[in-house]
Amino acid sequence: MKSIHEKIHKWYKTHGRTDLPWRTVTDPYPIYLSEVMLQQTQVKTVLERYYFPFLEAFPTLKSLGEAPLDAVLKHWEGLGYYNRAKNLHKAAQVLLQKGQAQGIAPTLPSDIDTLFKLPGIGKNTAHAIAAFAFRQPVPVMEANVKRILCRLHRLRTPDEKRLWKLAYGMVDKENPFDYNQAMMDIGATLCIPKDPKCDLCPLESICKGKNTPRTYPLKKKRSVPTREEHIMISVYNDRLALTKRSGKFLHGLWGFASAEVPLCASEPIGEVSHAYTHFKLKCKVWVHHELEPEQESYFTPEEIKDLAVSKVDEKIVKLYLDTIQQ
DNA sequence: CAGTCGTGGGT
DNA sequence: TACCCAAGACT
Repeated sequence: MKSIHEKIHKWYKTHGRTDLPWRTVTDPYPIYLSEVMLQQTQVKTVLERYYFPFLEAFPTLKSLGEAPLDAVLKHWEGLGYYNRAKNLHKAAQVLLQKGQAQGIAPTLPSDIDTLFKLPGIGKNTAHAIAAFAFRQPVPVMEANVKRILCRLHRLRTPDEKRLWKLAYGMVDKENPFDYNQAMMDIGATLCIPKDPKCDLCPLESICKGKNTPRTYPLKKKRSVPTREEHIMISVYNDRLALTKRSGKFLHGLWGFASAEVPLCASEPIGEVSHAYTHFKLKCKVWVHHELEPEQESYFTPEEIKDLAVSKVDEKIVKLYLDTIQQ
């Protein structure tokens, strides 16, 4: 009987996504970049819209560390979870400084514990970089592998410690690169949440959950409340007032601040809705024309295109432009 | 440790 | 439509 590692390997060579650009390079930096971009983000989005433009703008760890955060955020615009960009930039700065102290170009550490200490690199990303960039015999344990392990062992409520233990016990130490990539591909294309294709799965022979795969793992239900806000667009001389957001939410991006409803206001120009992970947002949008500049910075619509702006604020700008067109 | 942090794909 | 969920990290 063929070993499970052989089956996985054979499946990967035939059906794996072996041509993904971050799988055909050896430079740790683009591999690291891909791991961060892919956090909670589908391969398709990263591949078609973000990976190549970002690398073109910041081709090396050094160029990333030397770039202004605004430029990095602009290339992250629309990808979401902007703390990733902030932490990626911060990590590059830390490594750049470390390199300068030794008089060398910045490089990623290969040690998992050292990687783990860098901002934005958690346990899984540290393992992924170790396995993919440095070919270390360690498992990755992200959403795809997690779902596979839950089904293999019929676990309804995934316990992180147990899952890591199972992952370590299963990793192919002879070929950790192909093994880990294969596990993620199996999870992404076969062992999917709904209607998994068990008959095509190289793990079928060892899967305890194959009869009722959809019951592993148990899905959590979350309430999604709706928040209602009022947005006042301050306009002066055909320019819009935007401020740079601070705090954790959409940090570093430019946008419109939530405002109190002015008592003397006319009718709102419209409404904008946006769905976040934990709440839905409904914004009534108002316009206030100022006789003199009262905000810090105003931008023409053309200038706004050069700012990093979130999706809601993009919608608000569009609503404003559509309104003045008529 | 449960809540927070974006957006778009797929159904 | 409305919902689930995606190469998670941080607090």
